Amino acid sequence: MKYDFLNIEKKWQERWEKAGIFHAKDHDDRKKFYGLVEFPYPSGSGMHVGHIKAYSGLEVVSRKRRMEGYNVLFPIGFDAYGLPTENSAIKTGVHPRVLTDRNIAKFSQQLKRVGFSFDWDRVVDTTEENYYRWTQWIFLKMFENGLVFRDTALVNYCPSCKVVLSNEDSQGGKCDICHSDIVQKSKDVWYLRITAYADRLLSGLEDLDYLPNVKMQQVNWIGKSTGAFVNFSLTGVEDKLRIYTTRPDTLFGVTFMVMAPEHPVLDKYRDRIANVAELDAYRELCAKKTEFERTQMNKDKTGVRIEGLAALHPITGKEIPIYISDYVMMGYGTGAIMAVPAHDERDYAFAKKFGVDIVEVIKGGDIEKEAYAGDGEMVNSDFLNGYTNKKDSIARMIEELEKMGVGEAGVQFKMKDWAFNRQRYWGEPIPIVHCPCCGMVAVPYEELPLRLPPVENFAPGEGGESPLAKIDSFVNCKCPKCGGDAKRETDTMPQWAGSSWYFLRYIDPLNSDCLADPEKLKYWLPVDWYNGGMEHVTRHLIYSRFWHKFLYDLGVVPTEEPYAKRTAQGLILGPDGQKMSKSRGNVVDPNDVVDAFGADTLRVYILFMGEYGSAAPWSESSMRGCKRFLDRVAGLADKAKGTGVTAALETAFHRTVKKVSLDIEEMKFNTAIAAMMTLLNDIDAAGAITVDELKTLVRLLCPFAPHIAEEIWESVGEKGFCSLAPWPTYDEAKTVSATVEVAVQINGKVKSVVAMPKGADKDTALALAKADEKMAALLDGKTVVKEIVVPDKIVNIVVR
RNA sequence: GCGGGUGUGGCGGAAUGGCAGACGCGCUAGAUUCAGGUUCUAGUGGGGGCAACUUCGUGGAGGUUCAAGUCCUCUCACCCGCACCA
Repeated sequence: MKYDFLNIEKKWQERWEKAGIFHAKDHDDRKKFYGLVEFPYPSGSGMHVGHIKAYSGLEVVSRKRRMEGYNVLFPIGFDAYGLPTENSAIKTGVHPRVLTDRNIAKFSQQLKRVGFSFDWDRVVDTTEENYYRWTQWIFLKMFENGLVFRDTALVNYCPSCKVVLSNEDSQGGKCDICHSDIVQKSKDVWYLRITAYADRLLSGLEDLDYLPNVKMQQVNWIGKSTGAFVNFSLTGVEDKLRIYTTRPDTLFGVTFMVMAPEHPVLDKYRDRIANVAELDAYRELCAKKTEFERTQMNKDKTGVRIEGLAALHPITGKEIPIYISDYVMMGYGTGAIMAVPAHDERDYAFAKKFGVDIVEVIKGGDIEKEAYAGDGEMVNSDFLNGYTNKKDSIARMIEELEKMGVGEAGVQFKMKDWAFNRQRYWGEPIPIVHCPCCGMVAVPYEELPLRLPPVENFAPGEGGESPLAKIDSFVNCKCPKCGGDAKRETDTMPQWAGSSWYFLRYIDPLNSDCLADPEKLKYWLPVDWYNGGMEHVTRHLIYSRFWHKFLYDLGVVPTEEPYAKRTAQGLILGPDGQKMSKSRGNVVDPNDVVDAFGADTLRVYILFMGEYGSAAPWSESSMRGCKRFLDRVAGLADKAKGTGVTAALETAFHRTVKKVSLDIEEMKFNTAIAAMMTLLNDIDAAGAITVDELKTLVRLLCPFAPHIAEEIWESVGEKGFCSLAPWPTYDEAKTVSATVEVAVQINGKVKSVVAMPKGADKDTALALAKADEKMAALLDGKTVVKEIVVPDKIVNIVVR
């Protein structure tokens, strides 16, 4: 067969579409499989081959599932709200709606040319009214349930994008969108109370089949710690100084306290403090630093002692000095700590610098030299003396604190509430009205969607306010509650909003009564397998788990967790080994590859490059090898003759069917393809192949290279689609040939290879090994010390 | 600093403790072709040998084992995540 890939691919893509064979059925007796890939952000520059890799993994799995008889839902959509499109609109003057439609059209065309088996009837676009209406609906439900709040706080602000960013979006002190330095700014912002779900987001991970490092990153991000809150009395005032510690059992080692510079106690008792001016100067200095500068490690400890205000030890009653220092953060715990310099590195450094006492309470280290954070016997600790187990001493101390009424056990999370707004145009409007009498009032559900108004100028205001703020007809409205004059919220939701629930909408994309039909949700959920990038693990993945749990609590979705299994693909690097990017000019456009080599070659190559989860550089010459492989397979169509089994190939076929079947499940696509290449080499060596055998090979190949598979399938007289043909089966017993080549060693070094019948027992194997000409000569005159036989694998004779 | 991961030919990468380097690229030689970024055949880890063969070899050093890329101890390098988290 001539491998005219351009025509073949066009032909089959049209036939698939016409026959609608990739549409999922909503009510069906077959077992269901819901495979999900992270939907793309439709940028102006189109897709690059990295997108193709991200979808190719589950494309193969989904295609295999269909052939195995599953009812498969494998959808695609577009996460289209966001800054890049808006920035491009500002630059070009073209409306983001127009740009988005244009970009979606381009992305769709690219995806279709690759022949992905997506269900194109279920495409969702997060910027469509019918979609964002339900994003707003979920927001209002959260508002109703107390999970939305507004707060004036120091926030991460990107001066370049002019938006407030969540912690997740400003990791490392850089803006995730433009990589500028983040500054801290006091602003009124919307928050989603994700911390209310912190414990469940953590415990829910246990039973999920997520990649270990995905789980680990989420655990780390949630950052649960257990310990205790302790209230220290202050000299001469009513208020207590509340602190959080993970080691309450070191309470007798406390020699000073530290508060964050922003701690409110300072403002409250200004008149009692002798050195207010000095403290103010220090606080001002800290305020100027970015969060990033403040959290630089190995930095010299700085701080100022508060004169005129001290803490009292809750057990001994001893007076303890208080300092302010920027090594304590207002945002974690209570913003104040008890310092135990003997057993905490940071406290130790501070104590050394400021000449504070260091009292050892755990034996085992040398506190003259450094802080000791290890385990050991408790000393200088009253009722804790003699304890050697950390767990016991902590429990005892908490018991005492609770008895005395000065503290209690508690947990803390590193995770913070989710800053949930952008002062930008291209996002879902937040459906809230500010009324002078009623305060914040929800837009009534029946008024959803709250549409984005038409705007002339998309640029954010100089003060960082949303472009919507300039539109009087949008801003001015009546309060839904009292009917009085009110003003609409003008912030929009962050990009992560729409993507937090899109997998639910695929299940019922056109529903106008609810976000998705409960019966359909019951049938399709949970997502059986979700694949995406590692960069979304501490954002999208955790956000969407939060939303899903909330919807579960509302009774909207039937499962507590959205995704049963989560894997991740590795990057495709440019030919230069660098990350693909427009600025480096090393981006590979899938359309160019499809034109020159065909979609099947592109698909096979992307999965053959290396381990699916690892990064690998693009190599056009390597890809040519995959094209050669498909050329050779195409050539078999003319060679195949007769039916039944070719004796020389039987084992090879069974072995390959097994290998490919198992490898796909483990995403070991590279070795699955290698196994098919090996089989092809075996077929060439055998010099013959039957039509039956060719059909087996073609079905194995179909998930990877479906167009050529269909073409060959048709050429051997099959009437239906290869894409729907049954997946080949294998017989375990026939995966090993009747005669096996067994390596024969002397003292662990291979000296010969001997053919033996499969499953030969120890005596037979030894006899055969010793009968071998080479072995006989080598063994002559030697004393045999030990003989080891692993059936079908190895014979090792130890001699002296 | 803490946590996780990775080190194998010229390159991408294979190897349930059992013949290291599957498969592919590249390279070498030969054939086919007017030509070729074509196709086919053979070879291809290093050293030694005409050869059968021999020896060394999975970042480094030890160890366990009949047998180690794989298990254990130490160590080096690189990558990723979190990072003054109390």
